[in-house]
Amino acid sequence: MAEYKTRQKEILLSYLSETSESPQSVDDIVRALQAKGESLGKSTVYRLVKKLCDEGELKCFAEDKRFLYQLVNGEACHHHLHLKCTTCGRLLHMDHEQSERLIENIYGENGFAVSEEDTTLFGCCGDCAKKKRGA
Amino acid sequence: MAEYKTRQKEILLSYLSETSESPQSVDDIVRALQAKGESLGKSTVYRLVKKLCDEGELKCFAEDKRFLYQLVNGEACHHHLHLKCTTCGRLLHMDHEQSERLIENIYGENGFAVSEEDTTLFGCCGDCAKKKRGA
DNA sequence: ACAAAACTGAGAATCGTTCTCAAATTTATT
DNA sequence: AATAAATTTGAGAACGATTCTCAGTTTTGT
Repeated sequence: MAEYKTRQKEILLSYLSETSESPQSVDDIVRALQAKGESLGKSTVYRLVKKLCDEGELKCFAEDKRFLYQLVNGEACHHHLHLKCTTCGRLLHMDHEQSERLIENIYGENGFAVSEEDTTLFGCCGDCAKKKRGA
Repeated sequence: MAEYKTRQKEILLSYLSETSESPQSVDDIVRALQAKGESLGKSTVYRLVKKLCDEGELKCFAEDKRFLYQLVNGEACHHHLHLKCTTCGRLLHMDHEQSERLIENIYGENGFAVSEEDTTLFGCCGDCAKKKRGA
């Protein structure tokens, strides 16, 4: 007896999974759900989003002085680094072996232990680079 | 005729350089300067800090729903990645060659072009790891 | 000096986020 | 199915960081 299953939680998770390609602000979420006729109160969204972040289900990015949220695959995503395209917003998953190698390499050269959960590498993904070249 | 040299700018830069070990919030800055008797208005600090960020002189980190600022060495720091210790707050500078290698490696395996300016790796530095082991 | 351009700062306004608390929902127990 | 206890919800107030406004000041070029 510690956690109840509610309609709101399901609605939110389903929405986040639909939009997992691009990060959403709390306002985005509330507005989008309202438009669908399944409005959640913003207090509720803030609460749920915070819990999901603590549980590692959701990644949080600062942008324009507010925070955007994007679903990851929970536990599965704790074991590799993420690459975030600042052009299209997508979150790419690095290979587990590759992440490990990279982290070990940095540890060897700098004595610094990179945290996979806390680190995201920003840049431009291949697709967006291609589009830019085309344009 | 585009930019004036002012007392406020100098005061701020000098303070940021004194505190470049640990990131400062705008409030920290205003309060500290006030204590020294060289008070700057917060509007001014916000303005200057934003400009310095745009120019790449200052790095900005989100923490506790507000932003902290920390001086880097401008242009010189555009050519390597940074490691930020989440324990002591210090910002470490990766070697230029090492950064390049790492970035090329990621580009090769993922087709993803990491941006040195936008990326910071978070984790625990050697000194803090040592202290933790000791404790 | 003088004028034009840029900068400053006090306070108001804005906006994202958190808090409060009564009502609604969920779960466990009969 | 009815009841009670635990948890969750949401409207709105409160909060706090950041931005805006604008009159006054400072800096620079002439």
